[in-house]
Amino acid sequence: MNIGDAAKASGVSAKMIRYYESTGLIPAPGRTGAGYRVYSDSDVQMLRFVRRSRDLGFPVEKIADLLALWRDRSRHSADVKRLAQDQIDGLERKITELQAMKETLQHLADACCGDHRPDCPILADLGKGPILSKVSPR
Amino acid sequence: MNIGDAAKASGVSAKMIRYYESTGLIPAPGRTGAGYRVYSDSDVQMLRFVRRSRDLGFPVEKIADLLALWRDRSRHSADVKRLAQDQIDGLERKITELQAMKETLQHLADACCGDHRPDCPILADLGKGPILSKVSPR
DNA sequence: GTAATGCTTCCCATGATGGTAAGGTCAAGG
DNA sequence: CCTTGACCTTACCATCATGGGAAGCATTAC
Repeated sequence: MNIGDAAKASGVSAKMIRYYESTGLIPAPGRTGAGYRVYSDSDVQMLRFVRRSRDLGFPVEKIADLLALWRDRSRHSADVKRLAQDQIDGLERKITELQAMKETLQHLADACCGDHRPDCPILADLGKGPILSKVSPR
Repeated sequence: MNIGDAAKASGVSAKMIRYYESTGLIPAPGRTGAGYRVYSDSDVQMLRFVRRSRDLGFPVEKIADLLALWRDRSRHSADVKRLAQDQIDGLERKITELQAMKETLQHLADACCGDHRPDCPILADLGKGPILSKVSPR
């Protein structure tokens, strides 16, 4: 099957398939005499694996580790679980960070009457801060 | 004050100050005879504004809008509030997305015993798909 | 007067993705 | 047999915000 079909079947764009190949995430497939990449069903399966991993937010670098474990029949599930837990922790950190941003902004927005007048606690907050007359005077 | 001092005082790196200038987000400051950029206290205040906005997750493009409103004494606070609300909505969308990833992954991790054995529902899920239907399901 | 910072510009890299352009290949239909 | 259109190839360029580094001046400290 050609790259276009593999893309449709896996949900990974042809562009990204070539990119993953170029970075070594996935092995280079066979080629036809004319140079067309040829993919097998198991190649497509691997691409789906990559796609699902991306959907769960794994960076490509980690997916290389996941793929290695996937192919290793003597893997320890503990290793997989650790990768997953690291990812969960990373997601949690990001969520907490975004939540803090959102709450700060929500507070400011709640305090802004939002009418035709120029007075705005949002801008007041963003613009506040010591107008440092001297940090390191020259 | 030179760019290094402005960077320290505002929390924006010298590198980023030059970048913001090059993209037109902030105006080009005056220069000394030797070509050094010279910043005033109000320039630093503006940089702090940018920094705070970035900390709240605003993309630089939106910060240009915020800065314009900040400088416009006849602004309508409703316009500021709308920008803030858009940002809140965007953050909320991202949070929801990350939360969904995290929950899916947590579910899979919970089902993984995480020991020395190779059997792993995480990999099983990532690798599943129509192609695998030929393989004997566990 | 010399050494150590600090400033300048310019280029490169990131991560994952999309876009485009120039050219080769293949299959279907007249 | 030839055209047409869909598909493939490689090779760049762009994103978004940020950091790193080099080469060359300027300023400051001692």
